[in-house]
Amino acid sequence: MLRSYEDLRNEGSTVGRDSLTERELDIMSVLWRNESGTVSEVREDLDGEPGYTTVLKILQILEEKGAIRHETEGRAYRYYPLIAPEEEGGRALTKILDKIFHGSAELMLARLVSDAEIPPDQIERMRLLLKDAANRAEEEDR
Amino acid sequence: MLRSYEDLRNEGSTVGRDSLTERELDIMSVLWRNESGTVSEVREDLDGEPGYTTVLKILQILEEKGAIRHETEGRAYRYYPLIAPEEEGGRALTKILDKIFHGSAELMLARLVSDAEIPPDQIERMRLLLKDAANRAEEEDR
DNA sequence: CCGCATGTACGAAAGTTGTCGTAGACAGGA
DNA sequence: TCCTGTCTACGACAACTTTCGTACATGCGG
Repeated sequence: MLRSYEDLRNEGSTVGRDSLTERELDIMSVLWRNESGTVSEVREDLDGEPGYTTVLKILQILEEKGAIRHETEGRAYRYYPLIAPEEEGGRALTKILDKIFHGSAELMLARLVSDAEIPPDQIERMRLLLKDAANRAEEEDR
Repeated sequence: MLRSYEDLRNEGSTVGRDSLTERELDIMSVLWRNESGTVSEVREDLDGEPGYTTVLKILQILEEKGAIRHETEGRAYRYYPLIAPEEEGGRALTKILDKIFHGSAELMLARLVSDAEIPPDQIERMRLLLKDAANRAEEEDR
């Protein structure tokens, strides 16, 4: 049985448990990349440069959701991420794994490799990563 | 510069290019898993069993978007996916790769391995997959 | 032939998301 | 002091998503 939209959205309510909307993700992305940002800074990094108040509003929503916090800097606010990209990424990845690839991490990786152009050195490190994971599993088996 | 919500949504307009909403994805997931389905069949597989007409409506929307098609079966319609899960998965994965992991497939895989519990045999095949990818890259280099 | 079960079609209502206009605070310069 | 530029707060609006009520078609058993 699949877990519905509502279920996914409402499970628990700790910091960052609310899933992010598309636009919120755009903005988190900027904050993650730059570590922090004021409204203007974030706005400059967004494609299409939406209205100033638009960006502000979404930052306020993100803060209310517990995804970011702010400190006063001069007359403005500087916003900082409270959730790590890996955390949100994990959620997004398991969702895709479940709903689209029906649990096959293998198929998922295959698609990733064929779609994204991953540089060879990165591929190499990914192999090591899997090797470690395999070893660890073996150890536990013993 | 990030690509905005609108950009992601509007690039091109071929079959299946419109991105899927959450609920639409739930339903595609069922169709992918079962190969096809009537309204009732799909409905049974959805958590919370939403109203019959709700499911029908979204199937109609999906059809209009070009993601599925239907054939008449008795008095009812049987719906078939027109886009493959890998296709939609590729889109979703590159989005996450860009916006959350800022292009690091390595970090992304690390998170996947730590979050999803992937069985050892699958890990093994994933290693082979990366090995092949590495070899292919090397060949092309020659 | 009538009524019921089982379908689809259509449209409206409720909720969510993304956008911005406008108001008000406040610092700094003329 | 008063204006201007920069900031946050708030509320409203439009578009989109999700849900379902109602209407209508049709096959089937009595």
